[in-house]
Amino acid sequence: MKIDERKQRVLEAIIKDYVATAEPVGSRTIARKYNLGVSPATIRNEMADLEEMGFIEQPHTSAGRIPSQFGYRYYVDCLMETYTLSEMEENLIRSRFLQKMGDLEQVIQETGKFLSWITNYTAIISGPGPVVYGRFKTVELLPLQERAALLIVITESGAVIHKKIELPESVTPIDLMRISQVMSDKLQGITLNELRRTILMELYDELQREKNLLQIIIDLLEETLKASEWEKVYLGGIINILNQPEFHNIEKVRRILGVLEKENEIRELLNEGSEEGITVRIGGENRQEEFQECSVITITYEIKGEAAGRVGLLGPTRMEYPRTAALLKHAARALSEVLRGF
Amino acid sequence: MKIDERKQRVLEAIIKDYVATAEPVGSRTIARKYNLGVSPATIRNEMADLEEMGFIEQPHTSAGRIPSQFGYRYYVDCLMETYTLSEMEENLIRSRFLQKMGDLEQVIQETGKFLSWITNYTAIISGPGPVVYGRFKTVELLPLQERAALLIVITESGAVIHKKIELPESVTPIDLMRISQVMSDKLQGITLNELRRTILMELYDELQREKNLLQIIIDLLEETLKASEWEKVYLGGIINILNQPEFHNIEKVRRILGVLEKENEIRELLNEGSEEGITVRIGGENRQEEFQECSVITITYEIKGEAAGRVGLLGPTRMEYPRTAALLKHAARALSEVLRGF
DNA sequence: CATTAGCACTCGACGAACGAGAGTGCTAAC
DNA sequence: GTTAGCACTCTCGTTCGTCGAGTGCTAATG
Repeated sequence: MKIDERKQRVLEAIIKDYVATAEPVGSRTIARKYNLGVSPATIRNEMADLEEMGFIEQPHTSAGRIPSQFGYRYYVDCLMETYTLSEMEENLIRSRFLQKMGDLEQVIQETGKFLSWITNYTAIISGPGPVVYGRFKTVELLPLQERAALLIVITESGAVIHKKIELPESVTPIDLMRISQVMSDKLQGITLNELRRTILMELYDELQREKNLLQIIIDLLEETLKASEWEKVYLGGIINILNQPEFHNIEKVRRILGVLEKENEIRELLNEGSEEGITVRIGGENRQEEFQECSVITITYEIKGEAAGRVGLLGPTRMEYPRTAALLKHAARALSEVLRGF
Repeated sequence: MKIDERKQRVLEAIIKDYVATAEPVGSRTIARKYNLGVSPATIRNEMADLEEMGFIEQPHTSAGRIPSQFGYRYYVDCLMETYTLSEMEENLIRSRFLQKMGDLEQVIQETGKFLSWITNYTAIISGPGPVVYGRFKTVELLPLQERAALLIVITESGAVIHKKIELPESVTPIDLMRISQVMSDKLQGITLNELRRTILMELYDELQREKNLLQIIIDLLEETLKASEWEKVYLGGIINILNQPEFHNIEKVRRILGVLEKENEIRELLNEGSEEGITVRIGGENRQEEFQECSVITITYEIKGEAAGRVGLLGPTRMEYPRTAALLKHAARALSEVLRGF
């Protein structure tokens, strides 16, 4: 779809104004505020064309125009120039991420809070999958009660994963210790990803006698490490939804919050367009019908160079795309930087 | 404050009706629906008295009456008969808590979801403080990077508490191992509560050389174990707030959600009346001014007979006190029962 | 031929007016 | 002490008219 220079400028003006005011914008306003050098009448003609092409729409006759979903898409893809963070914004991000934020979970939650605070949208973040925890350091099996033990995996990066497991009757604490010992020895230094491979064979050899138990433990280990288990999701600034005039309607808010209460939905929201870079999903591009009036920008963050999880911002379709995207990018980079030390 | 039998019945009728309908209730309604055997006119007289005494109020002349906060308080304290769960409710609770719910965190979250679902209010729960984790089993210090180590505490009940700590420069892995060793030996079998006592002295003796480091570690241990750190709080059914007609106003919702986003506030909400049994806080009895129109019922749950955390329900002052309290009691008991196995 | 001024027209927002309905308080009768 | 009767009050929903913003069309303009 080709549109000429002036139409572009009109469209851009409409979007900018609507993003700022949340009110339908009329020809007069554009002529006044964005000096395109033409009269309202001309702009009206352009608007009529833009509407016919599907970039903008009219809530009702004799109202101004608002951008359509398609219009936003065009804007995001073709029109929008990259936003340069203000010095203050840069500083805010920098100083925020220089501060101590505690352990991994806290860092992630703080990032969410920060992003929601600075953008006024709602932040959604998925915690890192286990993939990125790095290499095994120790594996321990501590006897608990009669037939239960605690499986503790510690990785070189300092992540601790623990899970209570049930044992088949016939295991003594001594056995457990032996198994721990052997597993620690064998698994030390390999990555969790490599677990499935030949190492297992070695283990089997070593622990012929406890084959059964070992099988159980390995299964459990794998299960425990499965991504879905570990990709917890976090929310920041739910309230911000209520700040948007388009959501001053309880019914809409309820439906959106309803979705946000379900971890899976959020995960989907985050991962759907899971390319490497930044993803912008506008209105109906979201699978959830509750989010027809929302846009979601997401981006991947890394731990030690490997994609770890995603962080995103959820706002109305009338979103400050350039600024939000820029902030998100910078924050993701800063987050990855902080997590390098983990 | 003494009020006669009939006034009580009128008050009770007003409360019941208002709780059910959320509409001011008039004399005619009471006469019709709750057969007190007197005419509306008589009831009107009683209502005038009740109003003068502060139990009920009038939103405006020529509206019906609604219970005042004081009225609810009187109702909860003196009038309300205990609610017997329906068979279905009993079954729901039973079957819910018989199911596997995974680890501690999951159990707690599921409890919250369940309670919010069955009551239509918002559930708030604090996770168990460290107090209940029982006795030390092992204490480990694993070297991570140059000047960082991982402190891992495992208790006999299988809880794992871990925290990354920073070291003063001068510590070798060997030292760390020695310290771990000694600490494990000395601390094994004592409860976390006893930590502060004489044991520390022994430790100091044993580890003269590492006095400095030990001090740091002990401090850290204490800090890490401090209740506030560990008492994570969970929310269930935030949306339910939106279902209440009194919160169909965005501004109110925003203020309430604003508070609910702050962990500390929730903790306060839960712990303020931290007697053993059930606590009901009505409207202004909550310290937060945002909760003037809310009531909170909380109760303690236990792990192995020791108070562990609190679980509560947050709803409008117009709350179904008897039913909510009964459900909460039963759920807390069931929860404690499930947690016995932890 | 693109642009623009002018103008009639449309539609929602807002406020005033108004009647209906619910509920009260008071008085007087039972 | 209780109740019927009644005037009074206040809210809520409806209707109606006005206002203003904004459009689309037409004809004039450079």
